[in-house]
Amino acid sequence: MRQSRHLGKTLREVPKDAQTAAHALMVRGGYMQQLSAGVYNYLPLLYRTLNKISQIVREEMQAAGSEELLMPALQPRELWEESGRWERYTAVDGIMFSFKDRRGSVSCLGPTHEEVVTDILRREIKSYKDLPRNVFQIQTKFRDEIRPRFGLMRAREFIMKDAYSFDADEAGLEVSYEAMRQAYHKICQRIGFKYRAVEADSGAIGGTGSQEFMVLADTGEDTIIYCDHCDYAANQERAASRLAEHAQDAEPKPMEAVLGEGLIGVEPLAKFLNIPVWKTTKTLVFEADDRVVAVMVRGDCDVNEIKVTNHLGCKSLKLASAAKIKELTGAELGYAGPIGLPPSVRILADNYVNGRVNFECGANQTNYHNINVNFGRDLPLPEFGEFKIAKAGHTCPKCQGTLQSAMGIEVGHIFKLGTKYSKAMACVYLDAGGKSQPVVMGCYGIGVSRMAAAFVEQNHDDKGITWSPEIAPYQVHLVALNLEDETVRKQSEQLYAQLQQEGIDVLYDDRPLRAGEKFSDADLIGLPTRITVSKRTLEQQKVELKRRRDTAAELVAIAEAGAKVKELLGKNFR
RNA sequence: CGGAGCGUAGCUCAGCCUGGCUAGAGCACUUGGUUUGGGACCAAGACGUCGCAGGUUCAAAUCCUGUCGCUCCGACCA
Repeated sequence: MRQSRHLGKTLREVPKDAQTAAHALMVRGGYMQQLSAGVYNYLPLLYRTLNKISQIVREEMQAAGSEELLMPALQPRELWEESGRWERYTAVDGIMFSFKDRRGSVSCLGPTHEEVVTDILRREIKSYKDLPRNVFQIQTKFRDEIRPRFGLMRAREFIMKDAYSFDADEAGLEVSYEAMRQAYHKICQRIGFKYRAVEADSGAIGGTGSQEFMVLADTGEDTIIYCDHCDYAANQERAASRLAEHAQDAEPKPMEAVLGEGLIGVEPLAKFLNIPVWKTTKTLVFEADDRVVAVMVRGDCDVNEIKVTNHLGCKSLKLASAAKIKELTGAELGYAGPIGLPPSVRILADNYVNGRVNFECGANQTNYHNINVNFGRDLPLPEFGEFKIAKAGHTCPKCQGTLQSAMGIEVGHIFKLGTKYSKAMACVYLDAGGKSQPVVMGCYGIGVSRMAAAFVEQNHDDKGITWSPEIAPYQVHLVALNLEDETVRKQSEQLYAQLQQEGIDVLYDDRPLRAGEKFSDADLIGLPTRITVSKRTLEQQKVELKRRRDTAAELVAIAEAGAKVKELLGKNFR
């Protein structure tokens, strides 16, 4: 492509609404423009990259036995009611766009396609002989994000690849899931991500097991917990951990309520009471759907709301308001405890709350804290479970290693759905014994547009983007200087044609600008290699070849330029 | 959902508090000239319903009300 005809000018100024490096660079480089909050125009450069990512995804999905199709973005309400997700997606979480058409029927713009694909397959599948099936699509999805941010990272309209597998039984699902998992690793590797696959919570989609593919970046919105010793890695939402055990008092002491005025927070409280922080207890009061739940964790821990939500099986979970807490406990915020709560309040406690002798907890009376509390004597045993947030420094749940944390961008997510949708929507088949069985499903998503943003986040320097050849919009930036010189122009044009003939994607900067501007634009756009043609290089019958990620350049003969480029792109580029 | 901020040229912003005459700067753009391997210089020029609507006033970019749009912060404290 000739840059003189290229749509997508570079900007010198950083757009004011760009919060991350990737967002700023993609806007400055002429890759995208914002149309409205969380909605973007994908300009030619970005569209090329999106297509390259899509193509890699497509190839690996097909190699893994998945078949491509395309489903509608516009979906009828009825299907979502059938699966039971309509209310949650529209009213409870409100993340789905929905509207009434002129005939009065209600439609939505799909954030995902489990319902539609299940509907397709239930018409298709009659017998175990019709299984397994695996289909995917690359399509625009919609999410009514309350707060879109970071450009393509959290947009309201975005491009996604989603695949769905259909098997006769769990064993079949395992095979399908594993094939997809391998395909996802290949995709991440081909694109050139520094990433990590982690155990994940399956959230609103539902199901029994899932993994996320996380691109490591400080601007990521997810926290990853991983072991420094074994291969354990999980999203913090899901991660388990073990805590160091402490020596306990030999004898229980009498419980007493201690006046500790204005002591909010466990650190000052522990100091005031002269006890270690691990002896304190945080009791958080939540409203779970229409019930009230108190959750206890050790003072040096925090509550993992996802774990609590999953344990309760509730639709929504939120911290109770100060007023509600006062009504329930009789105390101001900060003094809630498990003793003396109304019987309607269900009490959960993290496993590590147990096993302590003479611990502290709130007294349900403003400014008072109970000390020397002991289960069994002062209160009945609550419902125990894993309810704390795993953090760096905790012990690995699988080995003796220490957990670490890192920030990540979720670019892929694979789920074992099981029979949640097939049962709800009667997607069934007859097995060999003539018995009706629900199909066992899996679903597998990749954020294509988010991958582009994540890649830039992970691959840039102070001058611009540093694409890998796999997904760069073009492979070579052919920069012609001194275009007023007839020889330079002629040679550049020839080289442009020659490179294209050799099958290389070329962006040809044929604009009559000064060298500085052209080099700066080239660095900003960030194509993996740059060829400079100028009077100076042509004096030696050569052109200059440089990799974007290197500082050094070399002079190569014009005829060999294409071969040299291929050589550079081909090996150890990263 | 709660809190905050912004909206003036294509972009980044000044002007607003303390109302006043043709509304400004830098970058980008057009023309001419000089320059020409890391965002040059000189000269001349084009570009605005000051988000929108209403109000106050002799007078509104500026004050008030409403509205739309965009952005940020918080969603974690017992």
